[in-house]
Amino acid sequence: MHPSMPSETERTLAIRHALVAWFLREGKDYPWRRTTDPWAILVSEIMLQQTTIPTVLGRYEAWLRQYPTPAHLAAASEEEALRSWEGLGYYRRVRSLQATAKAIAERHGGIFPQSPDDLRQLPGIGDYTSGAVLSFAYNIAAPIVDANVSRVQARLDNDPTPIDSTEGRKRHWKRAAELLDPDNPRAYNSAIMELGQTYCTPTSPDCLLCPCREHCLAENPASLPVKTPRPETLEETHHDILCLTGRGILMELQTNGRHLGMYRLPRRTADETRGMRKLGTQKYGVTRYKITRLLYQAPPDTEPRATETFVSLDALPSIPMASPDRKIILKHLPQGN
DNA sequence: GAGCCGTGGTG
DNA sequence: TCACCAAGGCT
Repeated sequence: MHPSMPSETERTLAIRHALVAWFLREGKDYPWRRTTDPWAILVSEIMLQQTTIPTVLGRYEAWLRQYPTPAHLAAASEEEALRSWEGLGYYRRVRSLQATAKAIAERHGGIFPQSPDDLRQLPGIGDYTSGAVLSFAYNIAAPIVDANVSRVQARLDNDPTPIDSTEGRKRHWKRAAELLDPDNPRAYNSAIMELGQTYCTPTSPDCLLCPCREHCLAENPASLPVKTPRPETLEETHHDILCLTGRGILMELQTNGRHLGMYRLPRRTADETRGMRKLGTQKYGVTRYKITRLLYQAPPDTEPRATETFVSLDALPSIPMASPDRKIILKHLPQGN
């Protein structure tokens, strides 16, 4: 081998060292980095799934005060748990988290699992979250791959394999395991993710300041990672009613699938809202849907349908519903109750 | 294995 | 304004 050309092993060690040294010097201070309590770590990881750090920072500590141990969440009603998650989205996360809390309380005797197999058995904990809990809580040498890790690795190695393909996932988990610092998995995993949030960002990487710039093979960093295109967004229009009476506000309690146990404004066909006064328009996005909601004032003598019920204004703050519903209701309630 | 799930910030 | 993106997991 040419003496000036580092071997692949040397390069791997150099990247590892550069990341850890940088992180120990400049790593940010987050609440979940001040604890090794596996429950506190798990909660942060579930909240951070597909959710930005600022959003989680605004909710994490208060939520943890409400549910400081798995037993606390296990003892809560599902309605209360859903309500506590409102605004964070992906509500299946909190259902799974509560199921996990119950499993820990009941099957593990309240002792937090410490093996990959036990963790992966728990609902809502996949390969990423399992590795995160093992490394951040216990400092166990478990690799993690998230959007940051795959982006950073794709650039470091100038790897054009689509990161969301089967082949790409396989490569990135293998690479993450190679790069992981066995002597300090906690710092290493934190480091590579933080690099992805600070310098090695999706659209405009700041390569001049990057601690790995000497080791990076990316020819055109901003063009990586390659990923398969997103599905096309679809537009929908909903016709919902606001029916406010002395008995409260009419709400539909959803009885199916993902939204089971959550409330929403009653929905009608365009035809059924004909003649009602239009109160306003709301636009919001839900995953791949772009929704336009037209809100109508329904007469007080509106007959509740099977899954519809009047909710008193006193009870309104404690029932779970999606953010857009909460917002538009508050906007149209007398003096924003 | 592709499609699905919520929301808020950002360029 | 709007498309894109985020510490993924489940079916």
